[in-house]
Amino acid sequence: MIVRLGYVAMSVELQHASPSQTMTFAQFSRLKNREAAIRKLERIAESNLDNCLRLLRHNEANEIHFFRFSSRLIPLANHEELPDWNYRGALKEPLKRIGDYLKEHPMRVDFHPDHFVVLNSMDKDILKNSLKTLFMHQHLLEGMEIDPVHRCVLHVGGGYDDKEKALEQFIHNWAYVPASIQNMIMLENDDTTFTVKETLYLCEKLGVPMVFDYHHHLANHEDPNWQEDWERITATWGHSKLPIKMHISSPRSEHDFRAHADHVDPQMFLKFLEDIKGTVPEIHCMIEAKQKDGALFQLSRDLQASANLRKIDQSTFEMI
DNA sequence: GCCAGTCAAGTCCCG
DNA sequence: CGGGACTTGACTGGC
Repeated sequence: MIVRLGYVAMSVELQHASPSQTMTFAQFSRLKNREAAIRKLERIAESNLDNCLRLLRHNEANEIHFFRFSSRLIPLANHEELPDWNYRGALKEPLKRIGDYLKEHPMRVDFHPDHFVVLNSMDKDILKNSLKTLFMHQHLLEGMEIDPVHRCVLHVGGGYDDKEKALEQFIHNWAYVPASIQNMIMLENDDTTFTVKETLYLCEKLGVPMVFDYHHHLANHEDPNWQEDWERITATWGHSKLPIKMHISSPRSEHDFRAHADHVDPQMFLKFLEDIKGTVPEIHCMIEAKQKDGALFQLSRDLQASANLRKIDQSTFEMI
């Protein structure tokens, strides 16, 4: 089984390479010259994209072939006061530079729009803004000339005091989501509201791949046993060109269980790999840890050491 | 040059 | 129903 590790958005090793520099709307409004303010936004966005490319080079140099882009690459991209800002045109070149690099150095990349994207809202404006944010993600992928299918991980959304109703509202709203956006989406179980089983219900019904978050499952489940649902989870990837992916992280502490720890507990991860051994030929694991790529490097070292220590046949997994 | 406070968003909790 | 916590990284302002 091939196990590929990835990390999120920024590096603890590569200095001064933030892909998430920003300008708030309050700052933007304070600038008297609107044209100049927009140019400043474009400079920030271009710097974010260039830093993104530096991160991809850093990944390549370190044999990391799985990466989540920041969702804050373009500040105020979908702000309602800036409908006239053609950021796609202005950022065409830096986006293409990323696309060109990825053609030379293939690497799985995707997005995880933040939790303000809520597709099961009953509020039309919230749904509209959510779609606007997803369109921005689609435009970024297109600008990078990346096939946009299965590139955005989302949570199901709000529970609204009635989870069954909230799940049905998701299905209702799904009909208003353009097919191009639908195709981008993967759904993930979350740590407070929608469990693996509930997320699977939607994924199976709507033909959406499910991203299993092991840590969220530990924090939020009706049944702690995830193994019985594993086959259903892998099946949601049956029609995808991409291998199954999941999220992996460790609790910061017993007291602060839902928060991400600096690193990933290698024993937990090793046990997980043993549990799924033989069920899939390849799995991509996104490490969500405070130490970002630092946690990836450490986990990779720990796994190699443990594998030797515990005399696990190296052919059972191979780090790519 | 550091530390505390602020900024964005939507949901959820509390009173 | 209104205000604050939650979350995240970046940025601002005070010293």
